Amino acid sequence: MRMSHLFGRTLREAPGDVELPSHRLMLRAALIRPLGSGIFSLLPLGWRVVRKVEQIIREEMDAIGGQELLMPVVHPADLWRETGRYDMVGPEMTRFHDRGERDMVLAMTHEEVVTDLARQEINSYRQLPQLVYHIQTKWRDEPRARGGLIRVREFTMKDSYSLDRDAAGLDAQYRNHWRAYERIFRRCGLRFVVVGANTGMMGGSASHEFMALSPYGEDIVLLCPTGDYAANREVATFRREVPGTEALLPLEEVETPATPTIQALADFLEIPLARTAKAVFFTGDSGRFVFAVVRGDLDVNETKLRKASGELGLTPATAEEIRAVGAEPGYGSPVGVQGALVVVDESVRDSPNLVAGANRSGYHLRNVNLGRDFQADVVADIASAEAGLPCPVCGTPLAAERAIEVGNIFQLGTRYSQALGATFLDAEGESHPIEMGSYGIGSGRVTATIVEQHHDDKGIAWPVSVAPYHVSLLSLGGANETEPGEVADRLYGELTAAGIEVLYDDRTDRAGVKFNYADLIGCPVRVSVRARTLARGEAEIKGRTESEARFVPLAKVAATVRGMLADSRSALVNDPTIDSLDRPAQTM
RNA sequence: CGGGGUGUGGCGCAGUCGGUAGCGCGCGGCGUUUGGGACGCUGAGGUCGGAGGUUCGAGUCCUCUCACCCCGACCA
Repeated sequence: MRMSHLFGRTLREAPGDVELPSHRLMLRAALIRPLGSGIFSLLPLGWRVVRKVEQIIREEMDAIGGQELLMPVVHPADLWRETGRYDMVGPEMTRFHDRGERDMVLAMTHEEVVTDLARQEINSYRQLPQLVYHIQTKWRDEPRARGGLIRVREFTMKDSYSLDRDAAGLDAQYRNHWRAYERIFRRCGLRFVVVGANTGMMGGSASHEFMALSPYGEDIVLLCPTGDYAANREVATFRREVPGTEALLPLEEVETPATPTIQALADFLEIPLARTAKAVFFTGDSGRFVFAVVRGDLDVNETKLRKASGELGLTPATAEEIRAVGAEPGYGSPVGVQGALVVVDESVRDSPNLVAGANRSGYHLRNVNLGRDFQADVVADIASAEAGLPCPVCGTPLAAERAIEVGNIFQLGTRYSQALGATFLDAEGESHPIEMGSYGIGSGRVTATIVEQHHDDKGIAWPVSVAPYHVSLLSLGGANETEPGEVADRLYGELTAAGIEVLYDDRTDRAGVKFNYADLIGCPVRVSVRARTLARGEAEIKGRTESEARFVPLAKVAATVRGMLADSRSALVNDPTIDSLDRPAQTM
């Protein structure tokens, strides 16, 4: 590609209001352009990268037996009503109707459609297992798009769906995807970990996320430094101390002026946070008041609380709502509350004689004990795992890292096949629902994440596997020097003929300008042609991440470039710093 | 949905007390230059996000509104 003809201008300066490195660099390097919030066009350079990412995905999906197909982006609402998700999913799903007033939706995902296909196409156990996938547009009207391609509303996702006779078959396909995803992300040059995850609205049992570590990640993962535990903070657990055995002391009210926070209370009474109970109040989507209690040194994890309370959504309660159940903001405790669902963390059950609120401003109760002084509707793990808490497996203090979710895998089980009647007959002639799994990778997010992990202050440094072009070819020299241009033209033809993808900067700019744009766009290899080295019959070759250039005879340029590309390609798949293959699976 | 911020030429920005809209980069032309974002001359390009209002007069003041960015909530 000659840069003089490239569609899309590279920018010296990015728009002032973008924050993420990948967002800024992808705008500057003419990879993407915004159309609206969370809606982007991919310019030719960006589209080349995304297509390469998608090709890697295709190859690895095909390698585990995947068959590519294509499902529609517009679905009849009735199909979503059959699984109950039409009413479950909120405004992130866009609903509309066609000219015949039929309710329609824009696809956020394709479990419904693939299960509908399965019930039509699959009748017999002889047709199973199956694995189908497509790479297609999704629309999710996110409450807040952010960070360029990291979180968008319209995006392209590879989603695959496994269909099996039984749980063992599903398990095998799940493991296959795990391995395939590891290979995909390695080939894309991503550093990542696999963590146990929340199944959320997908339903089903097991779920894992592939998390690329990045300071700009939206998620937080908890990792044990020994490598024996990794989980999304939404579901992460930690080792609990053994329950205390001290005798229960009598309940006693104590005046504690101006202690509306746990810290103020602990300071006032000169006790550790762990000797207090913290009450947190929510109103559930069902309208029920949810009264959560954790020990004072811990925090409530809303995802866990949603699960424990059975509420789909939780909103912090207002002061009026809190008083309506008999509690007092800042001095609340479950002792004596009415009309609330009381959810108690295991830490409170296992810690006797805690200090809790008296539900009266300025007063607390000493020696509050579950069972004697108040009852729990649910006792569960609702505490948030944080850095420093002990690993649930080995007790080593956990570390917390920010990460970007680049892929996820779900064991759906029969949630969709039962709802839609996708069944098959076994060898005995008995009918069973198909065991299903679903597996997703966002190709645009992967691309942006690669930029997050592969850039420096000058620009992007693409891994060779996904670079828009392998080589930046620069012809340097004045208008009165015709030789560099002629030699570069010839090299362009030679390299291209050798199967090397060349982005040829044939413009008339000065050397500095071309160097800077080459660094910004980030092709793995740079080849420069200029009069002075031409006099020796040489061209200059430099890797994007190398500090020193080398000079090679013109006749050996293609071979040298080819060698450099092959080296970086094998380094990608064999990079020992990318370890996840040996990290044991963490189920929830 | 809550909080904060920004909307002025393609990009980055300035515009004071309300008085005929500017700078840098980029873009076109001519010339000189040519290894880390050159220089001179010359030109094109803006109903100042939109609507309404105040005023003799609004980029500037007031009201409403839209869009985008950031934080939070939310999220597969």
